[in-house]
Amino acid sequence: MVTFTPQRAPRRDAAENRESLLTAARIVFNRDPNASLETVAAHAGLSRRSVYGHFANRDDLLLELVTTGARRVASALESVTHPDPLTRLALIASNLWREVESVRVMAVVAVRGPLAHHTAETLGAIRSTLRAAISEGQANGSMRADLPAERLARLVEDTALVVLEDSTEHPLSGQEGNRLAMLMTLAVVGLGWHEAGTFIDGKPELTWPQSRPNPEVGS
Amino acid sequence: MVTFTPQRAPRRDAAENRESLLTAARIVFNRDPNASLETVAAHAGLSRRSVYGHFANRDDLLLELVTTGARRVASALESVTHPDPLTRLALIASNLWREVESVRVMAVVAVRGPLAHHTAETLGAIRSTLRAAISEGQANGSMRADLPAERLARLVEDTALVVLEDSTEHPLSGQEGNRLAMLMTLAVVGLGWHEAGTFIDGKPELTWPQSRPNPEVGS
DNA sequence: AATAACTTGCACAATAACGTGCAAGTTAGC
DNA sequence: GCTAACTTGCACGTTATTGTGCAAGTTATT
Repeated sequence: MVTFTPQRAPRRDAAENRESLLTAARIVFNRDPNASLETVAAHAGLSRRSVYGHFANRDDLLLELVTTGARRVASALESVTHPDPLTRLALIASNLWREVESVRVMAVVAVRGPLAHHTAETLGAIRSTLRAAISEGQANGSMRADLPAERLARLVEDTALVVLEDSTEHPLSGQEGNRLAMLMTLAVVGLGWHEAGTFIDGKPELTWPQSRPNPEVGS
Repeated sequence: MVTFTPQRAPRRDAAENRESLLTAARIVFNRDPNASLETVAAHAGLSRRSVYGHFANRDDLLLELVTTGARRVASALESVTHPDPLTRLALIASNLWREVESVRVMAVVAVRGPLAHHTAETLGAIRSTLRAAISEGQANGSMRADLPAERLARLVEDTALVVLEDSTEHPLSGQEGNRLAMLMTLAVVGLGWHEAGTFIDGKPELTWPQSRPNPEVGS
């Protein structure tokens, strides 16, 4: 923690090291939420001691990880506002796919003590969006009606995580992953695989790359 | 650990306490695989010290938990031998449902060090059965062909776990859980929800209660 | 080149969990 | 009711991890 208002500009490499630590933490804690700071530091090519030069303590590091992740996910989802609930659901899945890392970290860490509250808030927001889309889909007959919306929403949520998890151990290209995320979501929600495939292919919004209102070159 | 060949018959309450510990461990470790023996013992109404009267050490307890679980699951699955791969898959899901606890414990603990090897064996057996059924299903056109069998098998596997997990926090009756397990499996494998529903309802083997060749009274 | 910013290694205290020995208690079985 | 089987509490040593202080080094910036 560099407090006391530096008399000179902070060094650039320090910021890089901070990023290295966050990246390392993301990777390491994803495998084992109880991993030691020693492990994280080593993975970042730094000493355990220097972790405390950037973060007050373990929880502080975790908190930053989850907070920035939450922000990413939140901003990725607030753009989803399609009128058709089925398309909306697919878009949610698709957008989540791009934030895999953030989502995974939050999911893994969500159980732990002090962070649980903090995480629940962001996760809660996603959950509401999802619940709404599902209820609407059940109402208009585009989604399965043999399960209560509550349970279906949870199943969709967990299934999405399954896809994300699986993709880290058995990598997929961006496009493949994006499609798989949508396919699985639609499957859980009641569509047969042919149906789901043609549904996606029929909607330009669900095509890759999508959700880029301003396709700037070089970005 | 009662070694040294007792000169008198071992006491019955000791065996009960041993069971209590195993039950407690199953519940506690399911929530948190890193929970302390103190926690487990307390949950069993015993002292931490007495754990060591029944198990050599923490890993020994874990091992017993996983081993008996594995045996249960294995024996539950070796009876599944239906010719139609889709039905076979549904039967696997159905049978697993009855062994939720065992499956969950294995899944949760599977990651840990010394047990990983041991668990992998049993889990591997299930995995083969599953893989075979899926390849066969893809070949005869009853299952989705837009994903490689490998990945589909993993997705089916993980989705089954999702159902089991969800059912512990939001309970289901035996019949409901059984049906949901099958429905989700069929969904992942490519069936639409109507299709899956009528498929199950059309097969007497998939009806509840099923897989009880000798429905003895009182068992 | 000067110097503040940063990293490192080491020592240290604190905590939590494991596993064990032992003495003193309870309790089931004979 | 005797006695062995079992449980318990406590003390102890061990290990892993966290968080801190400080002195000595390195390095980016000016």
